Amino acid sequence: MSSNPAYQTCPTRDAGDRLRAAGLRPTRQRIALADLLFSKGDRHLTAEELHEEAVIAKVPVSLATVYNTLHQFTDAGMLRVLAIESSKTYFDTNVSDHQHFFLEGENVVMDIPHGDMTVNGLPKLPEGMEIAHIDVVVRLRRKRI
Amino acid sequence: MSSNPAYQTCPTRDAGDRLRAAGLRPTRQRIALADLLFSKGDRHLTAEELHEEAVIAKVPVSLATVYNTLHQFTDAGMLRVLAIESSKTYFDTNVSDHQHFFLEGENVVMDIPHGDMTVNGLPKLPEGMEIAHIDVVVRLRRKRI
DNA sequence: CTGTGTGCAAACTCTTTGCATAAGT
DNA sequence: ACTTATGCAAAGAGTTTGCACACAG
Repeated sequence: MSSNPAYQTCPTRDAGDRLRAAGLRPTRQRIALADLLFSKGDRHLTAEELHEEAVIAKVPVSLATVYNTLHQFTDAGMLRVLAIESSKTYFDTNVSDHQHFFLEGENVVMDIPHGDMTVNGLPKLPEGMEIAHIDVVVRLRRKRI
Repeated sequence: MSSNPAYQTCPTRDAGDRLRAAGLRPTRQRIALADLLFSKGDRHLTAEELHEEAVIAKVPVSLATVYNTLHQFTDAGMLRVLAIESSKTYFDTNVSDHQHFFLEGENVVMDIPHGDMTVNGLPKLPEGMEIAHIDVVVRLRRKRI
């Protein structure tokens, strides 16, 4: 398993093929969760939130399976875990390089539009290490008037 | 309470004065924890780690008090909470603007040396919001040879 | 059939809370 | 004295795990 980018080569592919391409057996639950995750543009969800959506969509799936599935999708490169300090783990359906706004207090995550944000002046890395990912979180707070 | 930067005006001030300046009553536990935190340069610690150090230093303090104290110090602007995805909360003794390396797998946090890293191309913020802080976490992984 | 995936409930980790006791000023 | 802080143990939230049952190929 691990990052198989094939799922990205055909955006119109259905959830079953997408899963097979990632080496995951397309079960009812995985297909339903994939549909919820990938048919609405880029999203940031917690396991709890996705489970809630599944319940509303009348998809019978347990919270434990949602956790399992999210991690399987993450291992397959279909999701990314966000580096946001909070008691909850956010999974991002947009695995490309991009950054986030985080609204303090409200625990809301938003994509930063366009890829025109850059990080400059990176120092040399510790010996034997390479960059896995650079996370930029712009924490916003409500302006007090 | 809340951010009182007075504690920074005199780096040689002892922990008691530092606490008073922040509006915190200088108790045994707070003084001991402040000593552990601020007498060794910039650090990133979890509550568990600081508690462990206190135990080793023969400072009798409960984990609950360590948590309380860390949050009090944070409210007073003496510490900063790091935006690193992980089950643990990291508290940073360096409250100035600076960024971090995070060593995946090892859960180690390191300061990025010098302030020569910058973020460019920030888009306009959502209505009524202002930037509280920009966190950049450069996630590193061991280079596979 | 045979191997995987799922559901459930219990376990686990980190963190917070309530309340009686102790300590600071 | 009066107020605030601490310790303990229990509660809480989010997440993971173990194992019997169900499903996909």
